[in-house]
Amino acid sequence: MDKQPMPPDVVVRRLPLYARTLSYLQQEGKKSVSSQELGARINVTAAQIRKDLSYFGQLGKQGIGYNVEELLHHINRILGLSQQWNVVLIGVGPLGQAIARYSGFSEKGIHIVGLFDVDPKKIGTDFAGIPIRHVNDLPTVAREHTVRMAIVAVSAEHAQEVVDLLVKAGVEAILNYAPVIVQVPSGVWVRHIDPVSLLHSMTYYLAREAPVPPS
Amino acid sequence: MDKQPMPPDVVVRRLPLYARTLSYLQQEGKKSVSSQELGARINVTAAQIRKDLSYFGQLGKQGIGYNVEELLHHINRILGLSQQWNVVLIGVGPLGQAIARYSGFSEKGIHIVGLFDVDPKKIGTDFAGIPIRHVNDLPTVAREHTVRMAIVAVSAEHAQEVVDLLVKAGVEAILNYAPVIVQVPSGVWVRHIDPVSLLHSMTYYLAREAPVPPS
DNA sequence: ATGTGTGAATTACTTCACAGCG
DNA sequence: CGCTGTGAAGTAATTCACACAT
Repeated sequence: MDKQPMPPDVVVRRLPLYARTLSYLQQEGKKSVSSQELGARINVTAAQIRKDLSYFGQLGKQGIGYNVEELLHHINRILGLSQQWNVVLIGVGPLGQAIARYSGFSEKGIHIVGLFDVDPKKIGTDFAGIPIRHVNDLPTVAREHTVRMAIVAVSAEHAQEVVDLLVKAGVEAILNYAPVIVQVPSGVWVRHIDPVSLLHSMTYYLAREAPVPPS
Repeated sequence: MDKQPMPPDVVVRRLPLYARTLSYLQQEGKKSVSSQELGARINVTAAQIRKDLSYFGQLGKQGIGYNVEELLHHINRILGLSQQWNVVLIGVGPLGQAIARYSGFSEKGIHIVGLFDVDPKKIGTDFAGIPIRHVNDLPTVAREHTVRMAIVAVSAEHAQEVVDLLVKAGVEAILNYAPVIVQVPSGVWVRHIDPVSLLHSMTYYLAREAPVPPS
């Protein structure tokens, strides 16, 4: 059955994980997978996978499982990854540089079209084949390349102002590496990457020899 | 009331965020905060903050709010951040280098005591003042420095084997940057950092002009 | 007044369990 | 049979709403 209700965000957040795992399975030459098998790879129950996928239609075959290639393509289509997404990256410090060089983005529908900074020594040069411009040029570049997403890799102090500029330039989705929760108007999505918090949440358990963790 | 039940993991994962925000408030000279005010900074409801904190005791004062410095120290103590945690970082590529240089870890109880790689050109040299060793030396270093946590910044292909080595060396908590879900025996914690998946989960919404996002 | 702490109510998410298709 | 798709049941997380302390 086609599902009317919007899938909850938890489900949407799991889709990329399914997609990636399917692409690994494909590389391994697997033709089909059961929810069971797929789940085992990523520590998710079979029922959860079936429920999740059922939001988007009847993607599997009873008695057989899911066709790896088909399902992969289907999920990619659902995620909007049949098209390329142009993104800009703000902040070309060590972290920004590592991100700019990382091939994992470009492989999968994400195309970094511009790097931005405020350091005069950097502006005008190229990094990883991408020109570094001044943040003031954001609006122009965003317009020219129809940029709807951005990656923020500036310090905590500058993150909010950078985000404000991005929003003004029409950016609707932001991946923020800075250790602050940034505020955005409704209609704009933000996701945070926060390694320090993740580590700190683990020290909690180490500090008290807590019992068996979940997945 | 002191709470018997273990706080759920969701709550533990929010604590570092509260702590960080409190430390910003402290830098701004704030002496006390209400759950309202704290919540507004990080897009969490006031009720949620009060509930979360109540797992750990009665930390606030009715009619007043929370004392910033006190609460900050209290949360840090809860998280086990009154002590230093020695961690090792595996993988000294561009990402590993960015992580090694990042001061945000060391500022907050996390001390990187060793870098590991397999590239003979790197082994024996220093990076950011930390010696780079061969992964085979992991057990020794882990023992000498009582290392219980690790950061994995190797490729997807090598992540699982590196994790296996870490587990064998006695590491109990792992922050994994590689785009695979790694398997660990029970008793070991893993948290994943996955920027590509986060971006892909946002393209979902951009691709269909979905209505107002949540926080 | 102001703002916490917390049971109760609500909402969200996950798992169960089974009908039904290949 | 094997394995999906899915209502129903069960858990978990969040929010409400109010007694009570300052």
